[in-house]
Amino acid sequence: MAPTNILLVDDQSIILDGLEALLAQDDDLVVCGRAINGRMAVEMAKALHPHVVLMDINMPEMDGIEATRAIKKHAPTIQILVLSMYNHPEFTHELMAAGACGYVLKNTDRTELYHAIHLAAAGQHYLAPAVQASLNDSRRPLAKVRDGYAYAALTKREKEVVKLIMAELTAHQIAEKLFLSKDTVDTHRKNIFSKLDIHTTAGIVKYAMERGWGELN
Amino acid sequence: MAPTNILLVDDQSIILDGLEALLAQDDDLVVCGRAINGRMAVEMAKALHPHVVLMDINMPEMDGIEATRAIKKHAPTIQILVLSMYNHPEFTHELMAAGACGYVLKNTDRTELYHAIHLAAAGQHYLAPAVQASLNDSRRPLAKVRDGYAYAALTKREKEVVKLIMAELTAHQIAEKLFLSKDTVDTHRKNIFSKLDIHTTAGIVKYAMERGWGELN
DNA sequence: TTCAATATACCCAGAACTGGGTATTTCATC
DNA sequence: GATGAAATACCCAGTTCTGGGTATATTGAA
Repeated sequence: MAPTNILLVDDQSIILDGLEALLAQDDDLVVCGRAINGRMAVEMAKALHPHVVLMDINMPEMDGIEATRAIKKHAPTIQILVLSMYNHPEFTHELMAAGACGYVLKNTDRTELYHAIHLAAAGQHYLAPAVQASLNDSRRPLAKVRDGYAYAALTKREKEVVKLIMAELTAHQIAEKLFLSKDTVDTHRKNIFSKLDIHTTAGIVKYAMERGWGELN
Repeated sequence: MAPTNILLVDDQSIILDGLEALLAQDDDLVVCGRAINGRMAVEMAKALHPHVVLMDINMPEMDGIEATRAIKKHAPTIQILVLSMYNHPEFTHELMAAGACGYVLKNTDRTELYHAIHLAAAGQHYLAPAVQASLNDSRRPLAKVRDGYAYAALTKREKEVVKLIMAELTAHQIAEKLFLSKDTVDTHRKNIFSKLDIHTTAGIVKYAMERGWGELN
């Protein structure tokens, strides 16, 4: 049988090195490319057409959720398996809607990863047991689905505001920085709350940090 | 020459698997143990007496900084090399004060990691170039040094408050949960601000997320 | 060329946070 | 037993956030 070509996506290159060494131990798997952010992942997926993309969520420069959407839009046959440290029902929900075929946690062992990759290559779905469990536990409606995918799609402007909130600026300071009225910044903040179904600054920062918006972007 | 025994510490076991596969490619290095949080790292360091501990910072159940302090206290000859995704001068400063012998970033390549481990085994110090650079760039006084080590040592109660702030509770709700007066919670919050030299909720949440306090603890 | 989404801006009011103090009790340690 | 850190609690005042509205101009896509 022909080996499975895999594109690795993670912003930490030592992780890429580790995964590559790990996957090299399975003869059916070949790493055909590595990307260090979402934007690069989309480009490389188009160019290389791998069978499977092993995708991290937490990345600057376009996170894994956006990248999944973009890749699936241009090449629906590429299977995307998500490898993330966070087990949040919102992530799972949003990623499945974006077209990912599986979700594995980083605190899993190697055998489960091999298993999930092989299923992905065969076009089958796989959710880690813990992921499945928290999905079932979440009683509350998770998302206000719009179009094909779930809520979280913040607009460009809203993301800018999020980043400045994380930089510890007040609404007034953000307004000055973006040449806006303080009221407009407040409106953006309220829309962010509403979209993400959170109600405090702490929630916004957690949301952003979990998606890797902590550094640049 | 006898091989170097290494204890790997990271809360994500797929990372441990990857690092182990990576280090196996260097004949001089032997992974003698794996720990998935700070507490376990301290115990295993005492039991195994590795030459080098390769330590992540971001972990629940005692973060890497505290674990470094604890290991160095009980076994000063064990060399501790930190492998972190964040390049913050405060981390570097605090870790060096805690007795770590080096600091490598996760977005480095494998050769630098090998190099740093060998230096660590020889008892020499190593800072990644980027780490060194941001250390130099930081003009502001970084830490209010007390005792041997830098500022950040929050007390037990203060950490509890931080976690509840991250859970999106208000001061009032935190007070109820901990059976305290709202004023006491405010006092704790002010002391946290002062110790960490930050001034907003966003800053607290970022601080905590970067140390891996996001999940349990 | 519509139509919906985005971005902009304003009003109001109550809740919560932020920063400046002071003070007492408890507890471990020297 | 003295000392200092930790934890508790209070005062005050100003700022900021949070939640409830409404409204208009711009933009991009169907």
